[in-house]
Amino acid sequence: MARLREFDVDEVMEAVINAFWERGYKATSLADLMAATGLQKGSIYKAFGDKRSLFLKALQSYLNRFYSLASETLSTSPPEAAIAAWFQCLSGASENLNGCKGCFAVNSLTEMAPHDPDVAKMLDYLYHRIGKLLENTITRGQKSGAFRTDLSAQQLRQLLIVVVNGTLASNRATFLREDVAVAMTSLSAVLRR
Amino acid sequence: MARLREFDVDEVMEAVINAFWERGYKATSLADLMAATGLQKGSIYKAFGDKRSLFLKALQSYLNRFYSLASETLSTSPPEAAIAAWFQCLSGASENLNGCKGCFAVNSLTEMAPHDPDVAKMLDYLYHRIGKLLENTITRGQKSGAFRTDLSAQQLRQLLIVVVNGTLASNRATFLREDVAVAMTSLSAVLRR
DNA sequence: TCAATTGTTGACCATTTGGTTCCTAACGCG
DNA sequence: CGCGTTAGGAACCAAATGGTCAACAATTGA
Repeated sequence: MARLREFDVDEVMEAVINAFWERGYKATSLADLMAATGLQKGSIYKAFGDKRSLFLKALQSYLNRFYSLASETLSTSPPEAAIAAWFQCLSGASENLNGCKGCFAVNSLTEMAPHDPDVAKMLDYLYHRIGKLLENTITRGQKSGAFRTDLSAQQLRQLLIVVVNGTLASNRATFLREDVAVAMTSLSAVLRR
Repeated sequence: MARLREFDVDEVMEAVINAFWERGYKATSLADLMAATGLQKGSIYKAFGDKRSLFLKALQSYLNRFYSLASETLSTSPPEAAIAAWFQCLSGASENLNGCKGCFAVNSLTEMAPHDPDVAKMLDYLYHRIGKLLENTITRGQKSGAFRTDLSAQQLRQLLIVVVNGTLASNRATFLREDVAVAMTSLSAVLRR
């Protein structure tokens, strides 16, 4: 019973995610957001609230997708292939080769988590859930005899979480691309029994 | 033959490093820098140039120290202990437990490297040199029979570089502290022959 | 003691920042 | 067709930003 939106919320959110993803929160100005979305300040504010709210919504949206991808990939069989496939995704082996965006989650972790409790809480929750997925997959691999058992599933999970962050952080630099690629191929040898 | 500085350059540089380290480049304002150093804008400009120059100098100073620590630690014997000791440093096991500063280098990597060629170049050079130290230590360990040889020293180096970045990035979040600590203890098992 | 030189200070500046407001335009229901 | 309601847009705003400058203070050599 009133005027309707002229833009697609999902498309705009996509553009917002990309903007924050590339430059981070502080370095992305309202002007950048306007350019990225094609919207006017007023429209952005009416639809999403202030810059911070918009950022939190964008991050949440990204985290949901990130988790979905992990959940899908890690639940495949066999577990060795599942983990390899997921790390391949993380390393940006497929299409992500465009820029040096790294991972929106890890970028936000380093930029915001120490000073923004809301961001920290969102990421804490994500890592918690990702950790569960990982540990399940590792346990599967241990039961099947594919993975080493001298380290517990929990220990391996904690190690892999660190490797995940390393992969994602390293992806921000072109000069680390090759290291990341090689590291991914070595992972299977490290996990193998 | 003129008025002399009222402050100690090294002390001020230390304060500047800490300021940028904690909040990053963009989020650290001139006002923050003034508060951290106790200096006035004018003095900062006269002594170090503009904000960007100051940042680059601070980062360079940090990188030098970072390399020195790595060089010292990694050259000790035996190689297993050297690597373990270095990763203990990285994990902030000793005194770094104060805030969530992570590592100034990795923080800068994720914040600036993709958009700042100068920062990228500095970090590229650092990682190159650190990589050499690491590979030397790994080679030593392989020759002594302590480290696995199914992966080459180069491959292990590339894997460890990713782990280094993961450790340092994870250190920015309190909720990953335990994961990092455990991952560090698992590393020796992963490297062992 | 004085002059040359350089550090210190705080006022000053233009620009950019995030954010608001107000007016107009579009929509759908009665 | 109004009319209430909501979207869009541009002007507007206060605050913070990085940066400059001129006046003053301190030091040393002549």
